[in-house]
Order: sequence, then C-alpha cells, then structure tokens
Amino acid sequence: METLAVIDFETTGMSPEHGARATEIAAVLVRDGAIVGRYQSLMNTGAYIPPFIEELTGISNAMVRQAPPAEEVMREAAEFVGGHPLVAHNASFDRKFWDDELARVGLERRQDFACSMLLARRIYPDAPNHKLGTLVEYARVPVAGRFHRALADAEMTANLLLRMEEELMGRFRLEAVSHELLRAIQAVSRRELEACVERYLRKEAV
DNA sequence: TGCCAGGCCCTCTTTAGGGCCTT
Repeated sequence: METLAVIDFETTGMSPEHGARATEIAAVLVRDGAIVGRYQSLMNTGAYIPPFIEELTGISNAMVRQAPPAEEVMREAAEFVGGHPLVAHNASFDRKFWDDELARVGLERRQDFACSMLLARRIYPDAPNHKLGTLVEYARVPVAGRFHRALADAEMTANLLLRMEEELMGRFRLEAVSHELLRAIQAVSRRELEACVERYLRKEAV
C-alpha cells in the first residue's frame, strides 16, 4: 500500500525569493487510510519573524532562537519523508520552501507534490471556500490543534485528504486512490473530473 | 506586516482581469 507524506511549513513570509524562511515544519505519513507517523520541529534560521506572523502562528522570535538549527531539522525532515510522494494544502507554497530549505543543506526534492486545495476545488466545488479551516469544517474533519501550527495543519490536511479519497472511492467505485490519480485529477478542470478518472481507470486496466 | 509572490481557476475568457490560497 502506498505511503504519502503530508507536509506543512510555518514561515516568516510568503516567498523564499524575497528572503522568507521557514520557522516550523511538520510531516505526517499516511497509509491504509490512517496517519502512521508524525514529525514536527521548530527551526532556527536566524530570520526575523514580523509581529503579524507571530500573531498568526503563535511562533515567536524567542521560540525559534531556542530551536535546533534549520540544517539539522531539514536533514531530519528529509530523512523522515524519504521518497514518499508529497501532499500539501496549496502545495505551490510549501513546495517553494521545501525546495529552498533543502537546497540550503545540499539536498534536492525527490518526488512530486499533490495539492489538497486543488483537489478540494474539484471534489468539493460547493464548499464556501477552499481554505483549510473551512474545508475541515465542511468535510467534518477533526480539529487537530491550533490552526497555523505545522503539525495541526499537516494532520488536518492529511485527514482532509483521506476524506477526499473516500469520496472519490465512493463516487467512482475505486478500491484505492493513488498519488498518481490525485495528480491527474488536480491537473484537469472541475468539469473534467469524471472523464479524468475514467481515462485513468482505462489506462490502469490495459 | 520588516512594506515583497505566484500558480491556479473562473468567466461577462482565450488579443484578460481579478479572486483565491498559502505565511
């Protein structure tokens, strides 16, 4: 059975290209419909956390000053994730920081990301919006802790992913949902969801 | 907010604009 790694970063800003750095990372492993592993750590990059971000995440400059060095944390996180396919909510954001923080320790990403936000737009088109907090309530996912902390957000994203996989399995009578199928679904428009799954199933059958 | 992005999607579209989502 395939194992997926769901990751979430807290950061000092929106883009590493403009100097933002990670302040916390979490990764949870998902297999057989359940969370089977967890990793979480604050990380010290030396970067300043603006007051707005401190307020948003509850992660202060004092907290990260006492945290392990970013190099140590990223090596641990990369080892924990291994080669498992990745998932994140609005993955384009976490992918940038994953790639940037790995590169700083001489490592490279080995796998693709699937995005739970793009999937939710297709699977739950009638949700009020597709923010993680809204989807957690909409899909009746248990609240795992404070929003905007990495482990809570990663766990809720993982459980949201499992709900969406159940929805796909029920709707299309699938026995399992692979990372490859998730990537195929997120690459088509909402209207093409059904045709996409059918194409995928035909390819699998050949 | 120590001021910044960018990929994606929808539609009153495609020779474009604007909103969403992440911190």
